[in-house]
Amino acid sequence: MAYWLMKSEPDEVSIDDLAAAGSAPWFGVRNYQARNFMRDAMQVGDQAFFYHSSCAQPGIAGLCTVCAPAHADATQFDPESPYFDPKATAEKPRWFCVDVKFTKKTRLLPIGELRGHPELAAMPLLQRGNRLSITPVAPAEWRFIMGLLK
DNA sequence: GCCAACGTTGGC
DNA sequence: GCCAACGTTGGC
Repeated sequence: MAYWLMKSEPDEVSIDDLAAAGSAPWFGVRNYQARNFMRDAMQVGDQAFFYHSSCAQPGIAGLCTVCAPAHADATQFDPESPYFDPKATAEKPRWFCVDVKFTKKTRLLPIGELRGHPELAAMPLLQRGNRLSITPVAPAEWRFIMGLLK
């Protein structure tokens, strides 16, 4: 069982949207490193922080759980989608996503507060210039953040 | 809206 | 396969 942090723009999919849907594919990832995490490393039962990015209050907004292993991201085949990829085919999909299910909503834990704790200084999220939308979370970091959310 | 940082593209 | 140019991310 592993831990992750997954970024979503709440204008597109917020923690409330996931709560309403129950579960959803993590579509739209178009970065190879993040794709590889989903395709090669994430397993059903893994837990993740649901992070709101590119918004007024960036931070951890809730928890979710991986509920389906990686499969082809349907949006890559849809010419109407902003995530359409003309180089992807059904035989050779380029982009994959897991499904996640809603676990719980938490208080909004702002990135600024995360930065204030030396225990979390190694998190990829907090590194300068970080842009990866899916990153692993060390068990000790997970426990520490869960403590902050109590 | 700014801008630093980074990934991708494409000419050579 | 190098690398400059370009596009995107994302906090501020």
